[in-house]
Amino acid sequence: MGQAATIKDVAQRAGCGVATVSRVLNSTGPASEKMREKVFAAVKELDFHFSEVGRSLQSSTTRTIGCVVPSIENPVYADAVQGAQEVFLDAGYQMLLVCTNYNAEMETHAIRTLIAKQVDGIILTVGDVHNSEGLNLIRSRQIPHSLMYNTAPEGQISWAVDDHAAAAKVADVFYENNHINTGFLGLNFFNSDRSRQRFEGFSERCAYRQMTPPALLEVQEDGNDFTPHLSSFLKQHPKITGIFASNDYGALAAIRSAHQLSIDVPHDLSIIGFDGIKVGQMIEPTLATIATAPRTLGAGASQTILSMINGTKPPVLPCKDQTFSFRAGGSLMPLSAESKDDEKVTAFPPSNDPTHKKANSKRRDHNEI
Amino acid sequence: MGQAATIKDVAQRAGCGVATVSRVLNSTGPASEKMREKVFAAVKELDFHFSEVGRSLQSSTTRTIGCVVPSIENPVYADAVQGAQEVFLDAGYQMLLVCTNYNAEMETHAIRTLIAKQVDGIILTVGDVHNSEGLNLIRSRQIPHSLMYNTAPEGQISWAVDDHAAAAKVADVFYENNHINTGFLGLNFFNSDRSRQRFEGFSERCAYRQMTPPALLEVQEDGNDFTPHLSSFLKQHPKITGIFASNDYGALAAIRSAHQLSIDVPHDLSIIGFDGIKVGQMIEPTLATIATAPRTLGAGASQTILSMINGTKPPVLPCKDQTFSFRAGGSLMPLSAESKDDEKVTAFPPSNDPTHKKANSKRRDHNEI
DNA sequence: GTGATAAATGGAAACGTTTCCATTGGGAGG
DNA sequence: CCTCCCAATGGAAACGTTTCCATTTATCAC
Repeated sequence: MGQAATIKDVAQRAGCGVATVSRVLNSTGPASEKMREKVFAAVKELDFHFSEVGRSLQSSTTRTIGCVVPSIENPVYADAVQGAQEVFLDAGYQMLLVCTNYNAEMETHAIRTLIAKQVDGIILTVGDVHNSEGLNLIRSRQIPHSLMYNTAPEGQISWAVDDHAAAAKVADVFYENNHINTGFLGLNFFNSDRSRQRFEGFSERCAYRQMTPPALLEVQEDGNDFTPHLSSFLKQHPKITGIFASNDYGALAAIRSAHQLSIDVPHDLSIIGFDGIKVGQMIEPTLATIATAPRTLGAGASQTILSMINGTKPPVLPCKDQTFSFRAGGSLMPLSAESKDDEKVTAFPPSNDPTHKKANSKRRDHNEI
Repeated sequence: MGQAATIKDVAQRAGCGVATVSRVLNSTGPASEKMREKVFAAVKELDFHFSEVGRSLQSSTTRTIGCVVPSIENPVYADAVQGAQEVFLDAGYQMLLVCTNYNAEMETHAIRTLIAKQVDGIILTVGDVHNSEGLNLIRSRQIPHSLMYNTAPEGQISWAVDDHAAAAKVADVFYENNHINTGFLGLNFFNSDRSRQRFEGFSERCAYRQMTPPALLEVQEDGNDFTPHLSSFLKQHPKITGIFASNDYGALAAIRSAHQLSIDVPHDLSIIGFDGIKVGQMIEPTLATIATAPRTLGAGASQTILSMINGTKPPVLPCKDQTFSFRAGGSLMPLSAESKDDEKVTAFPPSNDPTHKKANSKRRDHNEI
């Protein structure tokens, strides 16, 4: 059995025209019972299945959706992608996945190809939402699409976390826990507008709180071990007691690097992450972080696209301030209040590991590093 | 600008036939310089791009690869998928991703659709390699494909970890560290032949070592908190000092559940995982595990497929015994030797966290749980 | 100038569908 | 028995390409 059977083969075998076969198989238009039986018999004998390519050409619809994200090695995107995928699969769509590795060129090229393949919609996270060639292409062709994780400019739809507000919340938390000298760990800082938004929101609130302006440590995702960077960073800014990492992976890496530098988290250094990935709660100390709902975002973006395709009522975007929440964790420890005692959020390790009862040890001595 | 321009529009605008346009744009066949210029001008003016659908129909090639995995929420698959995706992208292919959630029905349906879409190849991890309807379809149609993570039956290509041998290695490690009473934590036990293989390999080596046969604890992935299960399991098997989790996620979950039950890892209970996900090394204690190379597997499977498509020499599969390695970690602690002192692998936490110097505390008292 | 040869070009078929439209056939009503 | 109508059916166009093949045009040697 060489090539797969086509509708013509079925027609021949059933002794009818291709039009009839099409009608029978798609239940569109009339057909005698006799014919129906013969067609179904032929289909079974030949193990016929429609060619989606032929169908697509004729219907100019592919039942395929494009999905462009920076990387699924980051569980946040992985979860979002999987959430999206499930919704699409339920609706009879499959998903073309492209990971851009935070590379703008790949992003553009991938989107171009997706358009050429005539995907019925695209869900994407771009590097810079204000300067994305691919996004412009999509918009100019009016292809149903939804952003994911990018803060939407006016008039654009995006299922995103309010990075700015969330980052501000982190500043608040640091402030309430008496961390005045902070650092910001920016991963892929120049290739991710999320990272920059978070820095901005954090900085602004720090200023508002009259905290020291946060020191910025930029790191490329690929360089795996950034222990030396952290070391020199802390030497350069010896007063820092809290670090806000632009994502949980960075936070975990920071914790590990701190360990390697004999800096204890949280006793010597508090760390807050962003994203709320699962493992953050599985480790000890648990990771204080901004919790987000990747699956929800992915699924929401998908439903938005489906509604555009079908012309149905689109799902409502969640309120900006409900796109995230601060999750307390053991990686953040309140500093003894030098001046005021405040009664606000106390971020205490929700763990019962006895080793953590011995809190408040001596502070890190920066000259020893 | 309603519909996208077609090659006909270009031909008309350039004042030539479609054949000429095709020849010019694909640099196949002769064309006068004058014509070439006119065609390129028309292309630019109309912003023409080939329709891949039309091309696919004519060439019966789609430059698309199918990828079927259980879930990318598990970083192992996420990494493998991303590794595969990069190779394919470099070669000019895009990837249709389907996550089956360990569901055989979805698996079959997804594969059927992929075939209908005429993907040029498929890379997949199936639930049960000996009983996969989808895999049979692929094989009978002779579609270029490669398994991933499934131990290959005779004559089939698979980029996989030698689960059996790796699990045996874990048994060895337990034995060498004087853990004689062990348990096996099986995730998705009935939907994953990997999980079963690992149990088998582990059990056999335990028997060979004359250790107590491992007790089996099956857990479904979806049930997030399995603390109660672990609790009753340990009550039922009070002598267990070591648990082998069928994947790292399970191992991390077990560590957390242990914490919640006031069982200290590794002092009261040693845990070894499987997969070697990144975060395993970021946490404290670090996770003892079987390290694997997901990206390598994914990339390898992709290259195998590409070589099938292009008829080039396929990459050589790694030796069975080089598909994994045991990675020591703090979650495994040697038990004081009751009888013999052996000089073999000592799995000691490669961390310098001072809290871990106080090793060898009292053992867990099972009656208190 | 003529014929031969090669280069350039366009028409049309083919890929696998769906769907419009025309044709066929049968049954009912006169 | 003749019409009329409707159900059933098939032919063919269309979707956007590539490619075979035939035709036109230009070039060159004689």
